[in-house]
Amino acid sequence: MPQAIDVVWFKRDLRLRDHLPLVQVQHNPRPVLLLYVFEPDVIADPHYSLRHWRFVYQSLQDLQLQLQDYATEIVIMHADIFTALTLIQSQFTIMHIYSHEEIGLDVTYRRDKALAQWCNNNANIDTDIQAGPNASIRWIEFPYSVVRRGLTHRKDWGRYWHEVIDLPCADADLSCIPFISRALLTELHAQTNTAIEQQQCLALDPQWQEVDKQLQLGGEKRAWHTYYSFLNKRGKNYAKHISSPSLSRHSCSRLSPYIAWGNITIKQTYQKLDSLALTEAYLSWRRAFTAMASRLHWHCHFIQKFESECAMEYRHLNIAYDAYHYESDPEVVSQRLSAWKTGMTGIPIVDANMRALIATGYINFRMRAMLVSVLAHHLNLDWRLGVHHMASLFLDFEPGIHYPQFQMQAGVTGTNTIRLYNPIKQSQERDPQGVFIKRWVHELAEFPDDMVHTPWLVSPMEQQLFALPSNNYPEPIVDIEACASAARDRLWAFKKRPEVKKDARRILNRHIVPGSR
DNA sequence: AGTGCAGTTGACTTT
DNA sequence: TAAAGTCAACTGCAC
Repeated sequence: MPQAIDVVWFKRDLRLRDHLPLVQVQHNPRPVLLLYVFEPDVIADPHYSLRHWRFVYQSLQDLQLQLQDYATEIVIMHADIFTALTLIQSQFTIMHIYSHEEIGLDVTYRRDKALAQWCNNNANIDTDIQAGPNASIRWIEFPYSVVRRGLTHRKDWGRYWHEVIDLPCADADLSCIPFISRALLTELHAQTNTAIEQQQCLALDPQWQEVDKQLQLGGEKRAWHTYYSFLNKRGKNYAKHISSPSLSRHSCSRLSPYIAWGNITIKQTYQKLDSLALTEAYLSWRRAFTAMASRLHWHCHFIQKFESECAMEYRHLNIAYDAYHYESDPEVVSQRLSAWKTGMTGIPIVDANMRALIATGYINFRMRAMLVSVLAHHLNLDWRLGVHHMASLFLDFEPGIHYPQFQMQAGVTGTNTIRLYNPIKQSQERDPQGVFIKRWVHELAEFPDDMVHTPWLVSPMEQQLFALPSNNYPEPIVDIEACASAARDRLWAFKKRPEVKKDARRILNRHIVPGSR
């Protein structure tokens, strides 16, 4: 008779501390199998790219290393979840599956619904006295951070946040978990060999050896290392450098990919900040700490918004914007979109940021907002044409932050003010010496500092005088000022429509925390 | 020393 | 986590 086991299913919670499912299986009556599944449907989703799965792979390596101390390891499969569970069922009898709720994309939401159904249909014939002869697999999910499933309003949400964030972290004593031993997993491994091989390919692909050098590496250990380097040194000028495209790379926490993939939690980072805030050593860090804490707070606010309104993956949060008129000439759309995606718009700060994002998976918040602003406003393209591109580039892609932010910056919520960034002004203010532009737009590397913001204004005389190299850097694909002006008129006029205001009232009632604005 | 004036700063409004 | 415009108060300076 197959041995009865329970499964802890890892998804975007790739850590061993502050992990509710792991606390659940302390002193578990049955052996515990740890599982991660690379799911083809999720991998194929246009929001994701190889860099994400590389990060996951690295995170899993970190967990395997830690689990050596407990003589077990995570079972890693490359299959849809049903195939994976069926394979496990061929050797064991699964009684419970424990996991975190995933505030995710449609692709994982559909998977979750199908899995719930599957669990109900897969009655365990083999007896477990307590569960009874017809027990189905029970799938038990634990809440993600401070986010609440099925919330329809935000009354008391602010208080709830503070209550939950101050609760002790869910740190299991791993030595109290009856992990399945490696020996028992051998047979299972034999059957999943092909999966492992596919894993290896992912890991060893030579193109990624090169790319990895510019991307942050995944793993719980890396997460804490990154946080400590922020707290020990890098974060001193957090508030001051946060908007600079170059300095933010050093002075910001850089925890975002670790938080997104669950190597570290908001609660862990917030509590650490809290415990240090009043200590002698950090007296001069008050501004940095306040700014950081406020961002950790906003994190859950946005994810909660997405949880309560997940249709925003496909449509405007404010339904009235379905009638908004974007550029519709297919030639123009395709030309503009391709220039934006590849960092060839001819606007240096825009191209520098897109190229940096492609190469490193990271740019700071303000520059992300600016890229969306240029896409949606100056280029007048439907935000949905760019939303997958940026998701696939952000190493820290988090659905619950990406969509609310993207729509807000695209100005289609009707509740926020219209943020129409002037890329030239941003360039001059945030990258005054052109350090960032020269780093990423090599065509302008030899230009005098003050000319890199608007290279098209350099006259032939100056070009000759300064012996500037002739190069292939494009002229701006649009007239920036004229497009901004047109966008301003278009956006403000549309926002005044009664149907926009009507849906804006609905959105405010549903998503705004009383007293937060 | 007080006045006129160009230029700056900051609060506030509009888009 | 916007930008531009408006306006009043202020500043520095020449006369």
